[in-house]
Amino acid sequence: MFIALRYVADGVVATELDDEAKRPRMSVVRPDDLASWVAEREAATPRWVWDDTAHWYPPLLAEGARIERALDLRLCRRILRHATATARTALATAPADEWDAPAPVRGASDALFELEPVTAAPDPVAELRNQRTAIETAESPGRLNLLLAAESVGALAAAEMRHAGLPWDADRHAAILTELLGPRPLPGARPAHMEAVLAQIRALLDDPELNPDSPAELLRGLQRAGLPLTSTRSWELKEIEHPAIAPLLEYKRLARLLTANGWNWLDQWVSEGRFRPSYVPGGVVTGRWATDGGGALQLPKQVRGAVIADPGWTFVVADAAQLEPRVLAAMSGDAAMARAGRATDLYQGMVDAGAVETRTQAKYGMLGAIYGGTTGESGRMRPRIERAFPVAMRFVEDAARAGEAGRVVSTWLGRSSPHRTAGTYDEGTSEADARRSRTEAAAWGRFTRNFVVQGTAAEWALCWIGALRRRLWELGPEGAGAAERPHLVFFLHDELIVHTPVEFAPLAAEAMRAAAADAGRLLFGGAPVEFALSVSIVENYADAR
DNA sequence: ACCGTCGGCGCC
DNA sequence: AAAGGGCGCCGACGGT
Repeated sequence: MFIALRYVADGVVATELDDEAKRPRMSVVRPDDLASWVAEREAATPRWVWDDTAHWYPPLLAEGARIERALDLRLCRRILRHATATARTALATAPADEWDAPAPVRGASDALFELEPVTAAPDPVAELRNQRTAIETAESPGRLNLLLAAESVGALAAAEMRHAGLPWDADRHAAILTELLGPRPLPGARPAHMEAVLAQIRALLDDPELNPDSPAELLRGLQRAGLPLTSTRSWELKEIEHPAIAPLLEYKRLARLLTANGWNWLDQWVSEGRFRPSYVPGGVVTGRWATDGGGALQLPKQVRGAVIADPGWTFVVADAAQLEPRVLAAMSGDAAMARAGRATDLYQGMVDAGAVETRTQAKYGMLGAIYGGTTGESGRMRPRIERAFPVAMRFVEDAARAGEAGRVVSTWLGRSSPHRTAGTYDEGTSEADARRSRTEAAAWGRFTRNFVVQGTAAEWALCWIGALRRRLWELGPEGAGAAERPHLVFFLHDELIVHTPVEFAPLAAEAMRAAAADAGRLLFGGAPVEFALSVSIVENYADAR
């Protein structure tokens, strides 16, 4: 059963539909009654259908209405519009309409429903039917349906995680800052430890006015001191022997902490003991999530010590070990690679299989194969990786060749890559332009090579989240509200954090592993690939792993 | 004062 | 011959 929600002038129209999206039964619900109405209908676990989870779900959560299944029509539309599998359908070939536009900004998302739209909201029932028609005529409707369900459940989880918040000890964070940077300075001033390091740098470079915050000026200052540099990137600095380099690298480290996760960040993003980032499901072309403020997906290790569980609670932190190589093994059907992954550590498994000598070689070689790297260690390992895992390597090579030729590639479940925008250079004009044209094609090939793996890994992660949130909900305690149950609080591409009452931690850890196995089965059926997790139960995120 | 781009670096 | 994928965010900078 589906229930589609849509705003009208004086309420919400809820349309119940059967599994074929037929036999509509409409009712009008007052916005104030919506949460209790949804909670009551949720007993039948319908699939709620709406235009934008980030708009509909937070107010429901605020009222204590948790739902199990949804379809986010806007997210689904974006996938179906670009998917090769639905390219010839009416949905994909029609001119752009309001469903293709970004979701309108509609007031503070955590506020209760405000009466809506000046213009009528688009009809979700019509869009649902259009989408279903497109999927039915696609080559592999099962996979697309799974993708749309996974994308939508991700949006539910994103809203739930923002609602719950990541426990964050602001005092502990401030203490970390004070220890590394010195006391909080006045606005615009440098913290004491940065000033001290800067004084050293200026003295060692004999440049008393040097402003290291300006890359251009810093580069000139370093060159004036005779250092052979073309940029001020830290990896380039590390290649050079000079007494000013060590303090300069330290300055950059501190400056980064200050600007990205310093006191201003703390003021802006942490309140009442919670960090509430705003996730953007599907925000990355590959299907990974993005964030929209708060930088949750770049949370540096330096400040993870501030992530402390509530009293009587703890964290279960799980990280999918070598997710992308495992996904590649499964989607390419490379049995040798799957065997290497049977060891908990896939890279160690590669060593044990005799493909390479050391774990480091395995890691760099594998990542190079997925990213298209050819230099350094990954380039040196390439022939061995190709010999050991020819099936997997042919798979990513095919994706690269497709991209170079301007073709679209797709993930396992059918999310397709964007079309390559016309090359800047015309290979017919000159030798130099021809070379630049080949460089551009090669760069796009690296993108498509990575797209199929990163995108499929993102699909696995969505399935993992979906399976986990269902399993966690079933853990109980019976009849408890969402705030008393084990629940997801953080997601980082291949890592999840559950905040749980201490007594549920072992069960939550087991649910993590079971959900990872669910995700593998959902995507790849009986493929002999194991998705190993490293799981730790810790009160402080910094202690994970 | 505001806006878009760039250099640099954090995460995966 | 050479070739590392995806992001977000900050301050600086150069333009209007």
